[in-house]
This record gives sequence, C-alpha cells and structure tokens, in this order.
Amino acid sequence: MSTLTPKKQAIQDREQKILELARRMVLEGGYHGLGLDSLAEKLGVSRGTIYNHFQCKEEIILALVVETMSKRRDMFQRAASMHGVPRVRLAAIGVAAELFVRLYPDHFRVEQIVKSDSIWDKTTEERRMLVRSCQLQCVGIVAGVVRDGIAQNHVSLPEGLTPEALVFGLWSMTEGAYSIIATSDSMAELGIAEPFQAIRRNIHHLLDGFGWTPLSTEHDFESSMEQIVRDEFPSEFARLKQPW
Amino acid sequence: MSTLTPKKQAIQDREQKILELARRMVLEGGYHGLGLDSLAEKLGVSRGTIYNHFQCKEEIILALVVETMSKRRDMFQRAASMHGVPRVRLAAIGVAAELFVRLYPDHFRVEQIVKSDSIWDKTTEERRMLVRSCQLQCVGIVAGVVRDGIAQNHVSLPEGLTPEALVFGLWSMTEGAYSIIATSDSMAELGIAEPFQAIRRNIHHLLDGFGWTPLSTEHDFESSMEQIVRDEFPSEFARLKQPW
DNA sequence: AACTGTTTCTGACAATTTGTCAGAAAATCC
DNA sequence: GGATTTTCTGACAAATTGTCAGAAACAGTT
Repeated sequence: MSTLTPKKQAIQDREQKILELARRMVLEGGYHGLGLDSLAEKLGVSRGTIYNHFQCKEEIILALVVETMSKRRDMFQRAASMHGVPRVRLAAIGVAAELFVRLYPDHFRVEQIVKSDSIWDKTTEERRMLVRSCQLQCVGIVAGVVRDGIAQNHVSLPEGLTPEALVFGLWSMTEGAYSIIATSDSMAELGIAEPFQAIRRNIHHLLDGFGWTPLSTEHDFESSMEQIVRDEFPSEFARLKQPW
Repeated sequence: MSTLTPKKQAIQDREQKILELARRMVLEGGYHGLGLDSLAEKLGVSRGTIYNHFQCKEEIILALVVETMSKRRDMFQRAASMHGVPRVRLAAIGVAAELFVRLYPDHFRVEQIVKSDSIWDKTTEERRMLVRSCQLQCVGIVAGVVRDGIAQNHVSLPEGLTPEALVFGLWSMTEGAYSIIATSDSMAELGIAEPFQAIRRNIHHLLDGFGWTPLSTEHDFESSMEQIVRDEFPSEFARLKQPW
C-alpha cells in the first residue's frame, strides 16, 4: 500500500523539487521572482507539467506557506512539551520562534509575501483551510501553556483578558519584530544594535508586566533560553551561523 | 512665484488624482489590482501620460507609502507634543497609531504590500530616502518621549537597553498586531473578541513590566486614552465608525 | 492672429508572462 | 505486443508593462 510505482514516485519527488526551487526563486525576487517558465526550464520539464501539480502560481506559493507553518507548529509543539515551569516553557516557545526565523529566513519571507499580496482569491479552499488550521494550532499550543501558568497560580490575568489575548500580544510582538528586521536594511541606523536580544528582553518585560512568576528579575531567562536552545534544539543550534 | 500656469496646475492636480485612484485600486486587488491601462482609462488619459508622472508602477506604489508615512508621522508629532506626564504622552501616541489604522485601513494595507513585494529595486533612490526618513522620524519622536520619562525618573531602563530598543518593542507589537488583524479574516475564531482593546492592554502591561510610573494599576489609562482621542483628535474621533 | 519653439499627449509596438488544450509520448495493464 | 490510461509538450490566446516617434496643445512674441 505504501509502495508506489516508479512513475508515481518520480512525480511525487518532482512536486517536492518544484517547491524547493520555487522557494528559492520567491526568496530572491518575491512574487515576480517566481516565473513558471524559468521554473520549468530549471526542472527540465515544460510549463504544462507544472500545471499538472498546481492549479496556478498562487497555489504553489500557498503550498510553500503550508510547509512553513507546519514546520513552525512542530517546533512549537516540541518546545511546549518541555519539562519546567510554564514561564520557562513559554520562553522555550520563544526560542523556537527565534530559531525558526533565524534558521529559515526564506520561510518567514514567503509568509510575508503571501500576507500582503492578494493571492488568496485564486487559491483553493482546501489549501486555505490548511493554513488556517496551522494558525489555530500554533495559537492553541501557546494558549495551553498560558492556561497552565494560570492553573498553577504563577500568573493571574486581569479581568476580561483571555489567555488568547495574551497570546495575541506575544504573537504580535514577535511577528512585528521579525517583520521589521526582515524589511529594514539597517537596524543599527534605527539605534537597535542587537534586535533579537532586544525583542527577547521586551517579551520578558511584557510577561513581568502581567506579574508572571518567576519574574525576569528573579530568574535569569537569558541563561535559561541559551540552555534550552542547546538542550532541546541541538541540531538546530548547531546550524546557527551567528552566535546565540 | 506660487501661481502656476493653468496647464501646470492641471498637471499637478492630476498627480494627486493618480494617487487617489491608485490607492483605491491597490486596496482592492493588491499589487495586481493596480493596472496602468485601467488607471489611465479611469483618468481619461492615455497610459503614456501616466509615465510622464511616474517612472514605473512601483514608483506610484512607493509614492503612496510616502503619503501614508507622512500622515502617520504628523499624527505622532501631534500626540507627542501633548501636555502631560511622559507615560500619558506615550499613550497618546498609541491613540494616534490606533486611530491611524482604523481611519485609514487602506493606507496601512498599502504599506504591507510594499513591505513584502520586491518592488524596491525598480524605484528611485530619492523616493526610498523619503521612506527611510519618515521611518527615522517616527522612531525619533517616540524615543524622545521615552527619554523624557527617563529624565523625569518615571522609568529606568535595565542595563544595556536603549530607549530605541524599547521603542522597537512598542513598534513591533503594534505593527504585528495590526498586521495580524488586517490579514486574519476572523479574530473571533482565534479567541480574540476585541483585538484593539487587547493590544492596548498588552502595551500597558509591557510598560508596567519596565516599571514605568504611573503603572496601569495606579492610573486608568483606558479612560485617559478615551479622553485623549476626544480632546486631541476631535475630527478624527468624529469619523470613527465603530465606537472607541 | 499668425508664427515658432517647447511641452505634453497619444496609441501602436515590442517584450513578458500566465494559463489552456489538442495531440504526442510514455507508462501500465492484460 | 497491442490496448488503454496517464502524463507531457509546446503552440496559442490573453493580459500587462514600458517605449517612443509623431501628433496635438500650449506659451511667448511680433
């Protein structure tokens, strides 16, 4: 049941190759960097063949996003299931998010492109559902850790603020920060020498603002996070170019 | 010296009309919604005439972004020069930022498009400089208020954290939040019923985390912000569709 | 009003690029 | 080895961007 005919296998392999090539092209030149003619040539097939795999160019890009989001969700899941107090597990998810954008900057960039370009109309409902589902899962994983923190009396949210609203804050800050970093060609010019460190510290202070114990004044989260990246994400850590 | 010939005046007026029409088209269909053929037709001129105003399509879009950023900078400037303690002035800038995205969602969306699409290569250095300059000014305005807070001993930043790094945190959170709101078609489904309120509260908690007095537990910033929007931005307030 | 040099406008043209589809080629089955 | 199904190709249509030589409109002068 799992063995495919050689032909079917070749087709399946090609789909992966299409996505790999497409990602590189989108990374280099955005939406317009992805030319189906050029893609087909690089792949050694005709353009028609590509349309056997994907209904249109937009579907290829959305497929890239699904890959990206699944990858992030898996890393989040790994981080959230770590041992430790909720606030450290939340820090672990932060580590995962940072590792993700630093190791796969091209993934993040493709996500950005999809966000703003109006490509959604042309895509299939099926694939859009996949994107939405990944998003919900990511929020759910983080909200779960927040609920653990509440259950263990490490934090108590003010009246009317749901765990999801706090997740929204964390999500917003990381999303916005990575987006600014990715699009601004000189962070130093803006007066921000080490943006990744700056964002980690801002996140700590946000959680401190909610009174989530242990506070960052009581616990050295910078060290914790460095340990997490070494222990929980060893292979990813090894592939980092810049030091943590 | 300031009176133009009727013809020159007409040309200048047309440039504004091009931008107005272009913004509407980009808003509706993103980068591809802006077709120069259709734009020319709506304007009652030929496509060649449009190329007399702008070197290429990308220049039009970047011109839209310059309009947007100038508008925001002016609102920030107005908010920052308000009377009051620094933390309230910072809240006023928050009000300005929120007002801006709520009153001019199309402006924000055009900014998003420019961010991810790779249109920068084709644009002129001159206009890119304008964008960069607006960005620096916005950061500078906010950082100035942060410095005021430090000078008045209302807050003291931890070792190694510059005012710009704190601004980066505020900027990231608002930017990310608005981006998520703009692209996610159902915030409610994610468990966030009132995203704008959620983000205001997250910002308050972030500043609380830095120990910036008055803390949000000591001062009712929600009321302050409502008062600011009424007093300092009366015309903008009147144009809000949804209640504050 | 007529003449003249300049500015502005037009629309046909070339160059790209996306998506389609009838027929060719290849693979699979019996 | 022949029949049937699947897959692939490349020519075609349609849309869109940017160019430019010539047409039209304008402004200044006599």
